[in-house]
Amino acid sequence: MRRGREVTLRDVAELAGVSSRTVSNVVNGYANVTEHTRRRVQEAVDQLGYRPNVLARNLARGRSGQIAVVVPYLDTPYFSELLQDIIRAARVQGYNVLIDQTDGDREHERMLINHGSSRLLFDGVIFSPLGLSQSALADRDPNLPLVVLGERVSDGTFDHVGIDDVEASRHATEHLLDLGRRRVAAIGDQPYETGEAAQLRTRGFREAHERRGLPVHEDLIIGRPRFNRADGAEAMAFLLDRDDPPDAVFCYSDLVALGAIHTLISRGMRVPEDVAVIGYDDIEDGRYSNPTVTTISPDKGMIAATAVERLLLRIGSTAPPPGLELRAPHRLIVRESTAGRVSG
Amino acid sequence: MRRGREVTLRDVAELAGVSSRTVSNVVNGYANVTEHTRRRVQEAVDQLGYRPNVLARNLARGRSGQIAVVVPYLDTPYFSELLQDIIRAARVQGYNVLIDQTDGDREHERMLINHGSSRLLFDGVIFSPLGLSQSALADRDPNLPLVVLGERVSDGTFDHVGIDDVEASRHATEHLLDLGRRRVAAIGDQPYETGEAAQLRTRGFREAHERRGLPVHEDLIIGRPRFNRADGAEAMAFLLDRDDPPDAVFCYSDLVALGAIHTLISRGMRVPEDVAVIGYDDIEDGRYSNPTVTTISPDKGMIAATAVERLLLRIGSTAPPPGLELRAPHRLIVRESTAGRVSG
DNA sequence: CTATCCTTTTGCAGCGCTGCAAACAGGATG
DNA sequence: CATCCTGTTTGCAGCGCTGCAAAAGGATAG
Repeated sequence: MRRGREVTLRDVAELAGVSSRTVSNVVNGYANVTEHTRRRVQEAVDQLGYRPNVLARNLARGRSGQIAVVVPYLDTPYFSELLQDIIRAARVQGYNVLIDQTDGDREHERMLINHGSSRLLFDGVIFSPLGLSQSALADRDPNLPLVVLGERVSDGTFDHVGIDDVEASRHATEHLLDLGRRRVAAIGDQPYETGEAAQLRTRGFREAHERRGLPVHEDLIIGRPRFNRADGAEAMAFLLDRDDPPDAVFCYSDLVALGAIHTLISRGMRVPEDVAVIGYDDIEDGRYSNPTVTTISPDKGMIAATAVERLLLRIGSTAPPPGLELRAPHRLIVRESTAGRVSG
Repeated sequence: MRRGREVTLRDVAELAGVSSRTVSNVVNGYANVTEHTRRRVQEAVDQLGYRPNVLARNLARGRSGQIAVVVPYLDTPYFSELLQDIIRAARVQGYNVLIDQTDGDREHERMLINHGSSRLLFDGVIFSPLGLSQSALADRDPNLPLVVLGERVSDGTFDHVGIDDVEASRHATEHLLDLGRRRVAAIGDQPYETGEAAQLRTRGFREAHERRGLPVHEDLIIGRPRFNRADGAEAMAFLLDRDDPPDAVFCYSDLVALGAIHTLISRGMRVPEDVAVIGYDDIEDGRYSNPTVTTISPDKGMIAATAVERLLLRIGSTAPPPGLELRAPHRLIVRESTAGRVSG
């Protein structure tokens, strides 16, 4: 243990000739300190190179100054892009971010929304669940401030931040229909228990058909347990092996879209000429892939900022505020996978 | 502040009829506790639902139980994939991971390897620097355990974990030469001050030519400040605008390769027929792109495990161990971007 | 039956900070 | 000149845990 007798508040106080409490006040920027005292203390701080011991501070304050962000998979681009924004937003507020990945494990998810195995490691959680079931949410520690992203609409005890999945999916599907495609598939549907968001997207998919007065091809709605490349590639292969393959696909994530495109290309089909593909999330990969991927782009910066803001509000208040349903904006970004190559 | 009078060690002690110190011993699994006592205490723990307060524990122990992992950009797939493995490895050892991104900012990097602005937030740092200069490393806090990944070979005061960049790059280049390519470009060279790893890769590039008795085309070595898609795309465009473009490209990262491929395809060229492309890092994107990307695959799991292991060793020892240079294995993975499509 | 040794348990101090409330100015007011 | 007030500074207790060293048992030996 490298404990070289670090500089403490008391040391500074002694040098500056004031009480340690006053030094604390200066360091924390509290009001009601005369300019004269402040300067004296500041000099002593600089001279000794004092740096507060966060552990002690947090213990005394009764909070850890950290929030946990829980995602299923860290290497999923959507999550890492979002994470980046969350870390920035938290840092501005003086909060550190602890990252946890659940690998989609239900039990792990459940443990984390109950403060993990120890107290005070983090003051609140931003949770992007994969298979978070209703029951897990039900018996969670109600005192742990929680903000949920993406899946699972709020039950009133926590905030939920996301885009309007139904509307976004309707836009995506309408885009395909408006290109003249009539056999549009959907890849990514899930049962309610694990995928509320997926269900909302399927609903948007249906609404688009309704609005255009066109029939939904029920057999082209493909369920998928995860939203990754492998799932997209497999589902696409499954669709192509049918008698009557689709001429367009609405994928519930960009990764699924990239996987689907991979299958299409390797089977010698052209995207978008033979099959148009649209994704969801607007991850960077889709901007450089061949072809580039048309997608629904959620405002990630807004989602991150809103999530952090709401979480800190919860952490700071005695009586928990009501659970809100918060919507970030989204845009449809048209790229080659539906519009074709613009120039040679 | 939601301080609902949490269960403490003392509460458990009272219920179990022992001293709080004994409860602590049981909770921490120390030896020398009779089975009888252990059971009694455990029952009390379960009954009250006691969970240790990590903050208090860490303060008393004088360490935070957290390590910081510092990367330039979190949304770079290579880093997020590596991070995933680091988090797993750390968790096994009871350590939490605090993540920080520097956005490549030198000042930020310097601050972090000096413990940030406060003490005891983390016990050690795993650092994947981008532009970490020699001087920043020189005046760092020598008491903060440090393990560096990728860039910048150890100066003896910290450990460095990585693959053998020279050898790996030689393999990559030899692969291209052995395919019969004779105008091989390299994208990603950097000056020493910011890119020691880049220089090693360039050296490997040269060595490959030497070994095959072929001349290096110096004008085909393209410097790039970063290793992302945009840089790869631009550099490729620059190369194609030349009178005598290359017939193969060794890219210093998979992202660069994906960017380069993007430019090639959008200009109507065929990969690998017209230009073969090889990357570096083996990120997931390259396994599903069109074409899939031949690459150097570093053993990320091994790198992560080694880094965590060495760091914890440093944290745990009074006298800092000597700074080691540690090598993880790597493999050449041949895919479509050099070998062409295998089947229709 | 006492001395010795080892194992198990205990008590206390203290990690370094902040919350709280009291103490202490130094004016303004009557 | 006493009283009240506002703004500033201080002292103390304590956050919940662990390190340390001493105390208490229990077993074994003399």
